Amino acid sequence: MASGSETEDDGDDRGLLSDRIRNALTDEIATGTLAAGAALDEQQLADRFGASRTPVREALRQLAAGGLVELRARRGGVVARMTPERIMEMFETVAEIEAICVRLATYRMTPLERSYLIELHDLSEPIVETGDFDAYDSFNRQFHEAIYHATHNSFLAEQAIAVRNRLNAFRRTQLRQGERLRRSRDEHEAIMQAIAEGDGEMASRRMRAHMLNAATSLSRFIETNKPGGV
Amino acid sequence: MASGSETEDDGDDRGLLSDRIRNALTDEIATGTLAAGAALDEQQLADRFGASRTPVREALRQLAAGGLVELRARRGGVVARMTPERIMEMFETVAEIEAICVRLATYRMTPLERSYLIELHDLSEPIVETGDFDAYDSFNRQFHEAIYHATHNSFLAEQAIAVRNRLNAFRRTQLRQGERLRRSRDEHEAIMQAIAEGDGEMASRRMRAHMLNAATSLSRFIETNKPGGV
DNA sequence: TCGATCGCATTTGCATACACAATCGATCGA
DNA sequence: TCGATCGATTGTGTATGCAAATGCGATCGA
Repeated sequence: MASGSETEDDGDDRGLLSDRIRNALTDEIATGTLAAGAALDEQQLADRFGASRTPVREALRQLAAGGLVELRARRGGVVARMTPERIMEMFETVAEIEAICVRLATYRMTPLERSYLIELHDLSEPIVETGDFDAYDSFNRQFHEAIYHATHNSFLAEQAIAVRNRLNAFRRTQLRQGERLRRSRDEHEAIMQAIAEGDGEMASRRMRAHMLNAATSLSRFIETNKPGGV
Repeated sequence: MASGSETEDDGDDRGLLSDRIRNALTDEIATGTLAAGAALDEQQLADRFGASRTPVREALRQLAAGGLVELRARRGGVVARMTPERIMEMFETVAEIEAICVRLATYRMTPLERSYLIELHDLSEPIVETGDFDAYDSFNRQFHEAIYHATHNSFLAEQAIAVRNRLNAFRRTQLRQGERLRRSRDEHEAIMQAIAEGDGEMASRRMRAHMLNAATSLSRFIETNKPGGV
């Protein structure tokens, strides 16, 4: 569902140059290639992408509007620097929004959507077995987006995806512990059960706990690897 | 609080031209001067603001990132056209987010914040008496933003304000019925009571109902004034 | 030796110029 | 008369150039 059409995909050579640069920068920030706090020189980026400053500027403006970079007037831009406190705030926000989504989804999803979600969830079992982090990450994204979709509120779904993506950009230093994978799936299992019973409130509470568990794990990780300054 | 400092305000002549244009366009969209679906010609806007196309383009990109305008590649931009369904989706989303905020705020607000909110609420009584819609609108904004702030989650507060602003841009054709003003304050009263009792869940439910009531009123208004095409 | 001020280099912000894509109208064909 | 194709026009997308502002370094003064 995410990538299908060839005429208007996000990557290759077609489409607007500024959009390509924006996507590239988004990826680089998300993957950590561009570290938080890194200075973003327009001319330098323009050279790297073989373009002029104009599309680079437009890309930076869009990223700034999305919150990924901070743009101080006449002083250039830097990759948005996140404090642990702010990251936790973002996690809490995502948790609450996800809780909303799963509650609404529970009450509104069609049998077809329910079936798709169950199938998706079942497919995650072998992934956990093999311990493939990237595969699980991909599944996890699908799982949650399926829930967004099932709210039958496309605006809410867009908001959820936007916030989640924004958080994702700082989740690279993520916990890669096999234990968390299993626990994540168990929590999904509990959520699925609440959905099956039609108990939106319980699904909501469990989803919130699920997200906050992930946040707590990350919190410990941050505390452990806390650097001196920067 | 909105307009005070002279050195870095949002309006006059200082600051970036692109930002001023962005703010101006935001206002014009919010007030309806620029109707939904209106074409946004870059050169034309540049002439109107006495600038070149460059800052206009940057402003448009930022607005597009915020969802206020739709930008189709090489086909120019139009003010985001909202269907009644989408507006209702936005209302529901705002209602849910506000419900989150008031629940968290109930559990986390400081005595000072509680006192401020009570004072704010008390001040709304004479406004309702006089029936000053603009004054009530201003108060209402303060009231809700005070709640956002009291969540002690600045990211969530930013999200709430952003979504609310985005919806505000299409609330100009708003219900101007004195009845709704009184009912709105009564609903605030009920929310305040739940907050006073420390019952975040009840405050949350009442806030959701409060927002959905406003949405329902608007829905009736839309149905009544539904135009043919456009 | 430490601080402040002046000047320079770098970089952003804006304007202008050019190329290409999309739309609209006209002409040709059926 | 209706449809399709081709061309002109409009407008976006990108590149380049210029001016102003910021930050830094050096020099001068205390």
